[in-house]
Amino acid sequence: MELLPVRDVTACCGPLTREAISDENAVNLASSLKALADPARLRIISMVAAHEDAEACVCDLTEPLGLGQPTVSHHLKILVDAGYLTRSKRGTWAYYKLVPGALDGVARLLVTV
Amino acid sequence: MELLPVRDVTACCGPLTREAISDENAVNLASSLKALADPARLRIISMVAAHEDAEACVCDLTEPLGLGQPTVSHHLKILVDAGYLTRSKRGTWAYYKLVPGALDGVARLLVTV
DNA sequence: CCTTAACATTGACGGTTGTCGATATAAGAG
DNA sequence: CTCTTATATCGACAACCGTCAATGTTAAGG
Repeated sequence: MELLPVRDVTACCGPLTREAISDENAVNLASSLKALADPARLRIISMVAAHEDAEACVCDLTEPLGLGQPTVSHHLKILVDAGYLTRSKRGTWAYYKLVPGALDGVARLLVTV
Repeated sequence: MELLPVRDVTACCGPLTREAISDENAVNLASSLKALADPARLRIISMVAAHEDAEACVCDLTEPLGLGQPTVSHHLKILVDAGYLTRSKRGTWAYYKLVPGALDGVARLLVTV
């Protein structure tokens, strides 16, 4: 599944309940929401935000999540592809950070007020 | 999958990135998001909001969605179970309405500001 | 009653998803 | 160069999901 970065999704249109959403935009927004709609990925976002310097490597997440390293890397890739996280490699470690405004963008599409 | 109504999910905790989310809350929030993470269901929400009196019956949705009647009923049930829509039957028709504040509740959990 | 209309439910099918073990890649240490 | 460590990728498998055709349910009209 090819994912549109969140900023592209949110740039397109107004809130879901304020104007009728097009078929294409519905597909894109659904993809962005699907990337969030998993317990492990929500916890990853929360843990990255809570970690010092607001970034974390795979090794910081594996044990508290109770998941294998390949599984954590898999979830991180989905979040990066969707535009919620960035990845920067330093040495053998890969550090993940929140993309500022990404969550707010999708939240703004859901709000009715 | 048994679903917690959105209001119960949003009553539990603060924004995802402001405080670490618990495993249980992550499961519940993921379920609420999963109910939204489908193009047909996003369009249903948008179409119900846009319809006159902000309510619509199954027959209003089937043709514009391009889906069969059982499929539309299936999606509506998921949205009702998740707490986004209410169902009221009048005669042979079933009318669906948005639950006020439901979308805002889940949006508030995603926002970072 | 009987028919018709609107909707819900069931059962089935192909496609997707989350998880893991095994393996590949990349970079620092010695 | 070799070994170790951190991470990514691959292949497989069970579970889940969206869709439809067929059938069940409920209510209005004759």
